[in-house]
Amino acid sequence: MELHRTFRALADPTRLRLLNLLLNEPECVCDLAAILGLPQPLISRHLAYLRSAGLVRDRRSGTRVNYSVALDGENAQALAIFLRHAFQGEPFEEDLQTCRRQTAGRLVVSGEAS
Amino acid sequence: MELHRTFRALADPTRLRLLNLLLNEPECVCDLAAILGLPQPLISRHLAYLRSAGLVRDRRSGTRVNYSVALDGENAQALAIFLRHAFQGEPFEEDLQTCRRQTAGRLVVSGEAS
DNA sequence: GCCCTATATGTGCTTATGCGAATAGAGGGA
DNA sequence: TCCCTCTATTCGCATAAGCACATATAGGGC
Repeated sequence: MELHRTFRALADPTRLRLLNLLLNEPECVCDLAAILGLPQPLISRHLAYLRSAGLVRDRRSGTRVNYSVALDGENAQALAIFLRHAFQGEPFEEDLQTCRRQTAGRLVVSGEAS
Repeated sequence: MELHRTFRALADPTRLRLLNLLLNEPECVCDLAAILGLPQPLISRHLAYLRSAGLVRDRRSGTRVNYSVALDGENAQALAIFLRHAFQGEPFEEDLQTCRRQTAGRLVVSGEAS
């Protein structure tokens, strides 16, 4: 993958929000769509874009597909460090809050809490 | 500047080549155009793009305008580290070679060598 | 097989981007 | 002032991106 394509994959606010969430923990498409409040096809397309840039991985689990970041090499590690720095402030921290709220909600609904 | 705009500025091969050269040392527009073998208006436009993204600075000196990288803050430092990693291989190293050759040539022409 | 949920893709539209070519503007020397 | 060099901007066009909407595909439970 050429360098400018990596940056192009990062040059979109929605994709950055997705990476921010995935840098926290792997998520499936439907959860990501719910957290960001955006349509599922939009999320799916952006994830495909990130995947084709080699920034995330997908792994099917039943009907769901879990995505996780794929920043392994030496270069990718340097990029991950920059991203963690850059993902401070809004909307990134707010998205993580929403993620935690919705995870908690799902646990309650499915009876895993209380 | 929002994060995705920074990445958008980096999402172009010519702008990356320019940043690679400027990360080595400041250069004026005409030298950059000569090193990359690209039209001057094109270089000027890309530099304006990088400047509006806060990645480079310009400083007029006579009829020339010297550009230099502007990666000062903490985030920017993390980005600079990643870029130095990423600017290995082609065409970046080749551009640095061309830069050195042309600088040497200018010194000879202007009688500063031998 | 049928149905339901989750995910991916096709279509059409609007907007943004990158480029060449021409031109405008700025600065210095005679 | 005139001219020359260096730099920036405008215009027109071709291509790419992002989105909403509709639809196709995949997997699991019955």
